[in-house]
Amino acid sequence: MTIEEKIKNLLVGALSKSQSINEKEVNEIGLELSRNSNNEHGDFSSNIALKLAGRVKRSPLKVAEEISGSIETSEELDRVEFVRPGFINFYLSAEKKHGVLRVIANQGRGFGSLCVKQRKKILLEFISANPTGPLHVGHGRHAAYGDSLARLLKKAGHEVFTEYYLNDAGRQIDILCASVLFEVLITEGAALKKVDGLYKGSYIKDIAEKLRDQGLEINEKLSLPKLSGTTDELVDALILEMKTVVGPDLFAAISDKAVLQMTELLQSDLADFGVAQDNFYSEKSLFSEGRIEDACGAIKKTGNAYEKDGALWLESTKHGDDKDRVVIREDGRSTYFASDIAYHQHKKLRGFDLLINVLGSDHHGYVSRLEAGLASTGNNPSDLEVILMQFVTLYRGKKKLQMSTRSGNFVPMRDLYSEVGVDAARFFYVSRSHDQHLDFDLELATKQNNNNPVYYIQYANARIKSVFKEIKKRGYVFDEGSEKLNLGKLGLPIEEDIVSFLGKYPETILKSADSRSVNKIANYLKSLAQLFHSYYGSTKFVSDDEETRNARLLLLLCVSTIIEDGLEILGVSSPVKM
RNA sequence: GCCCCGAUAGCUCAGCAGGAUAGAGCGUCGGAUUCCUAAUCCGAAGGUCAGAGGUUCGAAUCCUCUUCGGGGCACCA
Repeated sequence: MTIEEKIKNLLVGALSKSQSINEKEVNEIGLELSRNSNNEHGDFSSNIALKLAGRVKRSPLKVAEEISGSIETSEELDRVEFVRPGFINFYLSAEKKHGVLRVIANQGRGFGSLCVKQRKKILLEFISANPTGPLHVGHGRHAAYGDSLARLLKKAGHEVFTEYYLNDAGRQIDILCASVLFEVLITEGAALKKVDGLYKGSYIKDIAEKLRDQGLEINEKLSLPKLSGTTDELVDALILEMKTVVGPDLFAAISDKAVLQMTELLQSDLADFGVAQDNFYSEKSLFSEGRIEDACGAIKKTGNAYEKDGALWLESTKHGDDKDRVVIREDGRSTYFASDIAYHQHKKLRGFDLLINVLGSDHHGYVSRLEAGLASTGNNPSDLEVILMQFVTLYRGKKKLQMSTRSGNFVPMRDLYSEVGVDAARFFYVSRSHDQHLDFDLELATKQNNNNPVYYIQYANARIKSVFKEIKKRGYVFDEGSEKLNLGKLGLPIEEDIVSFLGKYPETILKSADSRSVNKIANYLKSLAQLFHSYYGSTKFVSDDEETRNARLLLLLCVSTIIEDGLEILGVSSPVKM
């Protein structure tokens, strides 16, 4: 039984003794017990008297007095108080309160793990950016958040599998291939006018160069026809022309190579950022493995599809969408939506309980469609949870930088973390709530180097490591496992604060995981570091008195354990020396 | 028009399954190093929690409306 449960039981016992309060009312209100972070109001407090006052038509303070008077004494509790306006505060005994330190020392990094009530098998999909350019700073936020969320959910006790959906089929890939081919032709001396709408950027040149190194040559004289129309029409005409000139087979082969190289680029950008998804799921494989047909079959079978104007439509309005959507076009080609239906159907087929998709906030209109797709293949749409990530606006000083993959005018995430460092970048990305816009000022992030909260937290841990080094140097022996440690020596207010704050770690993990709010971990660590630095400034740890020294060392050890564990969730390192 | 986010100190933001005196960093001002790492600490100043209603013993937190800002509404991906 946890101490919370124990106190709740004591409360229930006290309530049952009262004549004026009946059980039914208590059940209606619900019995809450909150843990206090400052010891001003005790370790736990209950608002039950405040809630009951109206119902029993007596003043909250009187009710609190009656209840607290009937609470049985217990060895875990030092005392119980009732206080204006009607709170009942519980003060734990010193031994009970400090006991959490022994628990942390015993469990180590396992402290706070597996706290979730219902363990789920989760497929977490994030980033899934088109392989048509390097990942930019917006994707960086998805990467940092998604990866940390995976770690957090695992810590909380879920089974998590992470995935990147690779759009390696379709028009965007044709454009990628055309862009590369265009570059090859230019290099071979073809006099071609610039075409808007093609991908630019050095990575296109890199791929072109690599293809030439591999022996690609285009000997056919290519004179592109005079093209007119919108940018899109122009690009489509160009793609068609290229397919004709080099032949569809070679075009496809070049496409595959371009995609392969782009994928390697994405993976290395991510790997160096400490992110490695368990799987890259190929959209193309949906076609080769017949999953598109399967999905179409499924939506027909469930009676959610119909034909109109030669196209196959999903009746997604039946499941909350604004309008019905095309799955198979008039010309027989499937839409992107068709791929998504098939992909999500396959996610469920692979046996996952919960599908979490981290999407950009601009995709919010797509959510109801995805749910409709899931429902139409005979799955439960509530198995899908979409997390919408708000945008990153990038600044260099006061100057706002536009981001567009097509124009090539974007800042790659690699540039960002090369500039400010992986630790700082990852921490900065996840320290804001995902549903909040993030202004990322490159100048500030670089300049902030020394003021960045991540260093503040790392420094706290490095200081602790240093204390232990000093202990060793002076020849003291500290045995963390010793049950003989006298924790009663921890009596300073700051020590009490730290101990109770450490005790909140498991519930922080749980709350943070349940609400998918990785930023809560960042905030917790900041507060913990703050408490520690304050402690450090006011207290000497390497004390001559052995009992005091060892008690404090145990406290430091616990702080270090939690900091290291929390930082790892965020994908941030814990240097022992700074 | 419809939909999704947001508005808290000069700036950047925490706090939001309602709770006791609304917090931090930066910036400003003033202090701390014979002592375990000064990437640190201690103190001061700084607030109509966008506005208006509502629910409640109690609202920054929940509900409604208003204002202002960001984003989205394809047989594109």
